[in-house]
Amino acid sequence: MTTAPSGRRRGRPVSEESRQAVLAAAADLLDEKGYSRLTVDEIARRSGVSKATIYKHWTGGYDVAVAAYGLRVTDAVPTIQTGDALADLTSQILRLAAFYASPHGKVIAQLLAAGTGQPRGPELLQERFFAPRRSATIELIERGKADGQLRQDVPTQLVIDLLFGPIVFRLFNGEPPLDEGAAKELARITVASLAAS
Amino acid sequence: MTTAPSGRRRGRPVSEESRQAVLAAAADLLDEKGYSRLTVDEIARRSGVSKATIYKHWTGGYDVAVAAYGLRVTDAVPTIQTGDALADLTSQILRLAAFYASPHGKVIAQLLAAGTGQPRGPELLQERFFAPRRSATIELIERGKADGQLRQDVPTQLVIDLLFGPIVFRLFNGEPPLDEGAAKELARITVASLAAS
Amino acid sequence: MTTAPSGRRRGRPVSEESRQAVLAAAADLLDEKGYSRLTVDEIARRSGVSKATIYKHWTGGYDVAVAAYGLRVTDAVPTIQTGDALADLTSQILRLAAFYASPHGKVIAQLLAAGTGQPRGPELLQERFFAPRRSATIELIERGKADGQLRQDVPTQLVIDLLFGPIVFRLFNGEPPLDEGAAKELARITVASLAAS
Amino acid sequence: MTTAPSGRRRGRPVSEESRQAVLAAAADLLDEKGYSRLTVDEIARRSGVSKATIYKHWTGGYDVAVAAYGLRVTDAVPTIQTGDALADLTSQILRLAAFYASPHGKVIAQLLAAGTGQPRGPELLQERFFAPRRSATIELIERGKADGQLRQDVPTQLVIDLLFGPIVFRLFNGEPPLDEGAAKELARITVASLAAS
DNA sequence: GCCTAAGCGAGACGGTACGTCTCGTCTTATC
DNA sequence: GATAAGACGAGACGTACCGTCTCGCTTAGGC
Repeated sequence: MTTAPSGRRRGRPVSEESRQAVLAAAADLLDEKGYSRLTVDEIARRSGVSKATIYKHWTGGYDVAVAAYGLRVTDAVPTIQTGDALADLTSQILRLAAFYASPHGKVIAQLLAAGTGQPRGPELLQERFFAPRRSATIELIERGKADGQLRQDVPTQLVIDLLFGPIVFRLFNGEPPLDEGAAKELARITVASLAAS
Repeated sequence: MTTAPSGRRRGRPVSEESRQAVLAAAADLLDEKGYSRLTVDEIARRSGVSKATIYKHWTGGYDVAVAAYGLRVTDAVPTIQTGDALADLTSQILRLAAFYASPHGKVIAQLLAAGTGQPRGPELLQERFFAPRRSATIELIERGKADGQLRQDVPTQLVIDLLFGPIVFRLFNGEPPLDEGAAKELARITVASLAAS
Repeated sequence: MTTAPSGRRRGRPVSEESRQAVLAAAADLLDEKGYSRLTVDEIARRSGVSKATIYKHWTGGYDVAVAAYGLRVTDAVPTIQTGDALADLTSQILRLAAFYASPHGKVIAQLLAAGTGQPRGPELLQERFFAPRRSATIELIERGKADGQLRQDVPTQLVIDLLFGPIVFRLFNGEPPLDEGAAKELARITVASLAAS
Repeated sequence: MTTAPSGRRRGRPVSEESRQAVLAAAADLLDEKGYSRLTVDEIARRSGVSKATIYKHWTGGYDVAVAAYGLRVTDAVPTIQTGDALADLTSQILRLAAFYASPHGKVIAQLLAAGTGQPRGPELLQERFFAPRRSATIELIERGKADGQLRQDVPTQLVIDLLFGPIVFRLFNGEPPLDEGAAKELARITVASLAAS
């Protein structure tokens, strides 16, 4: 077919290197001092990328933080499909609980939290945090329903709330994070309550 | 001069009036603009109480905000015991979901969230938001277990996570808050999964 | 009499110390690097006074610079009155020329220059630079006219222009500054042209 | 081979068109907003010439501005020689005063002023603003001396200072610019003070 | 009629100052 | 002795401009 319309724009190309440096610096700083002490000035200083460039790519510090940490979660908790929907969901719950129980969990909590008081916070969280795994999870659930492993009378969004809500809740309610035993117990109960009778 | 006849100490007494004015101003501001745009300067301006006094009574803006809003959730979602544990838990889930879907709920969410990045945040949250209802809820669950209405093989804390986690989850994941129908569906499923077979 | 209306306001008083530190730091920086490389950030850094305080007292860097250097000129070239108007004017011309020929002269030139492109530049210059010496100089001229030493048919402002204009001109026209001999020659001619015949 | 026969080098020739566009845009912007609000970015935007090209031809914004405006003053205040030195000098004073009182005069003042804080500022000013008229003015003065119209005991440079200093002074001291009456009065006095007795 | 070079517009980049904002502390006079 | 008033040091915010640096395109000689 004909030539590609262009592919290449005029002018100096955007530096992928800078983008990566900013995200890496932001993720490191989040791990070191948490979101509430994260500043754009320091991201710029540490990454060697100028503030102007940061503000050209992202709308502000929160945007950078979510982008930086979103990758981390997506990497740490990939969706795996083996064909057995119940087993796959259980596996995902356990891996997510383990990640949230790690020091990273506290940062996640802060990011989820800060989103509620941010102009485009909820959208950003959706896009960067939940969306990457959400569609795979939905597919998993739909397959389970089709297989006859999962009840078909519960809306898919509600299934997600039931499975992952308790894990997120632990980030905020002041109780210690779920240990492995509790996570298994939790997974057992929620998956069972959604399994076809 | 001469000694004060009563237990009155020398000097101007601490003003309970000031304390009330600060809490009222802070609560109003939270309702108007949310936690992220709350400033101590503005609380001082609106309440007519000086910043120095505020910092004498509280450790900072977060402390004031939690103190000011703490009662709201406790008042709005009291624990009711009718004797029927399952019905009481269901009722509480619905009332909590309704509250979190209201404008006040959004403020509470921001306070829960911000707590994760505050020095004494988790303790404050425990004290002001969760503790007041926690013991009553635990009692409710224990009674349900004793009655034979609830399964006895699930730790009480896990029951709490399962019941309330999905509601809190919705505050942060960018999906619209639970409407009444979804809340009922949610309550039906979670309570059923915890009911004795 | 009666009681002073107040004199003292409530609240922490303005820190005269800070004001002095800012002016001293600004004057030093002007001497070191000139006006075009003067920054408010560095004034704040060197003086130990915060930027917010600087912007509370002055409208910006230009304002600070003029205030800081205005004092210097006024101190360096005081108006002296001995009773002999012609001699006093001559003396003032010579002292002003000497000051403008020193390294300070270059800074003065930059400040005069920058004023033309500044919102309230001309007013600031009037107030801080010229006004302190202007009234004394006017008085000198008026006295000279009354004494019969100076021509009475030349408006006082024009006298000022004629006496001081040539000195200021040398700051901008790229020629070397007036040496002492040239300054004396200049003073001789201008004063003579304004002396009563 | 070796030497190119003509001045023509290989490759695309420098665009005279671009050079003109930059100067035109800069002159327009100077008229519209003055030197202090002139930016290289805007010159590039308005002229359609890239910043890289501008920095290839000139050292910076000041250089462009001086180049763009240099001709104006030379055109506006040409040196005229009728043979009567005193009349010619008077005429030149009046025309210069009128020009400095016009809107263009304010821009010139800013450029003169800004030059004191620029790396090659003084040289540029000499070249573009003063040199073109300086030699003609000197010639005028020398002729006046030879004719016996002007005193011979005053160095020529000092004559220039005396004649033009007061006019330039008015640009910077915050007083309103010289109106025609004041300019005539000024010219009368200065020329008289330099005329042979 | 290619080939090679230089000049060009576009525009992203690191750097750095701007003027504003909020925090938590402090120093007064007042009650 | 606790307040209100409010100035202060610290330091982050998001914007603006600077001068430099790639890019892909254009315009010419040289072959």
